This record gives sequence, C-alpha cells and structure tokens, in this order.
Amino acid sequence: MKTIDLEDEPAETERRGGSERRGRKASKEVRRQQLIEATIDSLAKRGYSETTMADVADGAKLSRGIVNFHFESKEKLLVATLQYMYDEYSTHWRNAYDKAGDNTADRLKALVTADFDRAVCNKRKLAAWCAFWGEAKSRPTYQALSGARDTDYQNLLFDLCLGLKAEADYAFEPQALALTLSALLEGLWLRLMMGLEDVSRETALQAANEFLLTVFPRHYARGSSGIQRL
Amino acid sequence: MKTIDLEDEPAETERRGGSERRGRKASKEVRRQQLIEATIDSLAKRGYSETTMADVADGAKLSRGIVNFHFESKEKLLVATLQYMYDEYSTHWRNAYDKAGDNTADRLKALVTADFDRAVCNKRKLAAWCAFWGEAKSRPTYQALSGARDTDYQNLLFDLCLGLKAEADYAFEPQALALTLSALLEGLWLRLMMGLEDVSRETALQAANEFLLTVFPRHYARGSSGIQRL
DNA sequence: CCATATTGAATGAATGTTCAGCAAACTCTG
DNA sequence: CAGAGTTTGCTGAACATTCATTCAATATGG
Repeated sequence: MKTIDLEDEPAETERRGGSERRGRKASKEVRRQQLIEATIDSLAKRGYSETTMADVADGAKLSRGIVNFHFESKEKLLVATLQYMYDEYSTHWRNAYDKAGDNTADRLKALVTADFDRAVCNKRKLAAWCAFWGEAKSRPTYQALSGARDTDYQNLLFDLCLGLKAEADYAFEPQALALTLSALLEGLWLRLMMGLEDVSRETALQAANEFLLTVFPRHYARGSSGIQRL
Repeated sequence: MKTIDLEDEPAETERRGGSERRGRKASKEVRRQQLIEATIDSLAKRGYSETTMADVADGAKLSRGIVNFHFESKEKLLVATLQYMYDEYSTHWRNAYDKAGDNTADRLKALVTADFDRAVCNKRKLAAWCAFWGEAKSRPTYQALSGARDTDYQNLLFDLCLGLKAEADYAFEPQALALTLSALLEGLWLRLMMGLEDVSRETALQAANEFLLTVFPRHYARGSSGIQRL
C-alpha cells in the first residue's frame, strides 16, 4: 500500500518572515500569528484533545507562559485559530470567484477548483478543520465558524445553480442541488483528511468535476485535461 | 428560525431492558453495553475532549470506578464504543442490501435510503461519529474504524455503479462516481450533524435521491413520493 | 460463606493559569 | 553619544485543578 501525497505546504518553518522584527520582541501581531500556526500544527499532529499549551509553545519555540500572555486562555487561542482559518478560506474562495469573470459556468467551476487548491486543501489544514468539527456540536462558540462553507457560500452556490438552470433549462431542483454540491465538497475534504484510501487532491477534484459535467451537461464538456466550458 | 427535527431515538432511558438481571449485578455483557451507550451519550452531549469517565459513569447511574472494572481504561472504552457503532452501521447497510432483492438499481437505492434511517442517522449517533472523526487522523487505533463506509462498502458501491453502467451505457467513470457517491453521503451526514441550516434527514435523503436520478436517468424517475425505479 | 460485581475515597500525573522577575529595545537627559 | 530610566515582551517555576486509575472495603446473589 502506498501512502499518497496531499503534500503539505511549507508550514512549520520560518513563517514569521517579512520585514518584522524577529527573535526576542517581535510585534504583537507577528507573535499571535506564529502561535496560531503552531496551534494548527499541533491540532494536525495530535488532534484536538491532545493539543496542549505546552505543545503549542514548544512548536513556536517560545516559553510556556507565552500563550496566556498573547491570548488570555487556551479557549481564546483556539477560537482565534478557527477564526483565522475561516477568514483564510473565505478570502480564498471570494478571490477565486472574483477572478473568474462574468460567466456563470466559469464562476462555479472556479469555486470548485478553489476548494482543492493547495493553499487551503492540505493535510495540515484539513486535519485542523476536522479537529474543530469534532468539537463544534458541543461548543456554541465554534459552531458559527466551523462550517467553512457558510451561509454566504451556500447562497452563492444556490444562485449559480439557479443561473445555470435558467440558461439551459435543466430539470433539477436548485436548492437541493446546492446542498448536494456543498455536501459533496465537504465529504471529499473529509475523505482527503482521513487519508486512508487512494484519494488525492487530484482525484477529488476530478470527482467533483465529473459531478459538474454530469449535472450540467449543457455547460461543461470533457476536455483533454479536465473539463472545459462549452 | 425553526430548529428542525432529526429527532433522537429513545436513547438514554432504560436500554438495559430485556430479560437480563438488572440493578446490582447485571451480567457482564449488559453492563458493557450500558456503559457504551452512556459513552455515546456523553460524546454527543459534550464532545470527545470533554467526555470523562465520571460523566460516563454518572450517565449509566453507576459508580466512578466501574469503567475501569469492565473495560480497563478509558482508551479501551472508547475503542469498544467505536467498534460497536461500526458494527451496528455495517450490519445495518448489509441488511438493507440483502432485503433489496436482485435488481442493481433497487440495491443502490436501498443502500442510500439505509444511510438516512433513524436507527443509524440521528443527532446522537452522528455527533458521536464526528467526535471520533476529529481524533481519527492522530490515532492509528481509530483510523480503521472511524470510516464507517469502509472498503467493503466502497467496493460494493463501485460494483453497483459498474453494473448500472453496463445495463444502460452511461458515460461516467465508475471509480470516480463511487467516490463521489460515498463522499456525498458522508458530507450530508456532516451537515446533518452540524445541524445549523435547514437540513433534515428528509431533505438530505431527497438530495441524495436527486443525485441518483440525475446520474442514472435511465434507471430512476421522479415519482409521486420520492424517486422510483423505472 | 464463597465468589464476584460494585463502590468511592485516595493517589498521582497531566495540564491550564498566574506572576514575580528578567532582559531587550526605546527614550530621555546631560 | 553615553548612561540612566522606562516600557514592554518574555520567561519559567509555582500553583490549582481536573481527571484517570487504583484498590481495600462492601454488598449481593448463589
């Protein structure tokens, strides 16, 4: 059995770069960011229940008391970490959408493609997401943030489905289809995270694209590499 | 905003019924089962990281030391709980499959329907599953069991997709479609678990059925109530 | 009474939080 | 520009709490 890819992004090493002071006395924001990254590392490596303040501090190569100095409690560190991932994911798909141009089919494809981009879809981040999912139901604070694909995203998917239906007169029910699509994306993430089977970012994206192709046959067609807009 | 259903199964109250002795000195197996149910309750109510031995014991209305007597450690209790849920889910879909008859389309529909049956798909169980998912990546012991839809299930889906393709000459790639289908089911579970939006067991099942209908138009058709085989 | 399931107080390990002190950078002053 | 003073980020040992585990004593059914 070969363990397949889904390679990590750089992570871990020297993230605090930029033009900021380093070593002792970095700026407040830089330290916070550094600790958030260390938290994601720990969540990915050890899971939620085994993520400790000591592990985060060690990961950031700082002292034990540091987290309570910059965040105030473990709880607040975790919320800040979740918020950070939420904002990052949100920004990511909005950018992809904005860059996609005016065509509805292109826009939908851009959203789907963005979901499997290395920047947001890698072992480390997926594992961290899943760690939060596992706690979300019992923690009101997490609930709003842990559904990365939030109301805005859901509404956008719905509008796009509606648009494509209007353009080519499909039979499907747009509301149900939007739900199906976002559930599929989340389900593929979950499988990537589990990382047992032979699913890679590429095969997941391919599966999602095949779905688009099947559901919107009048908008997409199989091309030499992946699907294309008609 | 109305909070929607996904009603719990009886749970919690008087599960230890049957013809077994109760009160002090129940049989070994009855106690174990009782503790496993209490564990699922706790996982669902408090999440993995806040599930304590004390909470489990209290939930089962037994003393603090009881878990270490019947299971040996917290770790082993959790593994036994996961194993129990795994077996239950596994048995459930195999039964549904066996009852479905010889027709391939019926069999696939039976599997999908089974996935949203109250017995396995309810707030309590879904929350417990998700609690384990969050820890699975960092715990080898959980990994094999926490993907409820295991290799057997995956292979069966693949065979069914292959069968339907052969019967009606569809264009899709069976391997990718089987992945898509199981990811969709898992993604719908995840959304049901999160329980924020207006998704109920019924709408989830409807979405999954719409998917079948779209992908296998030559096998299913929209009926007066849900989809039907052609 | 014997075997065994059950109890619950005691124990110790793990871990989040606090805080008095330290040291680096910045500022003021002569 | 040197040195004193001040601010502020940072440290790590001490503390308090939570929690899994142990086990001697107890209750129960046969």
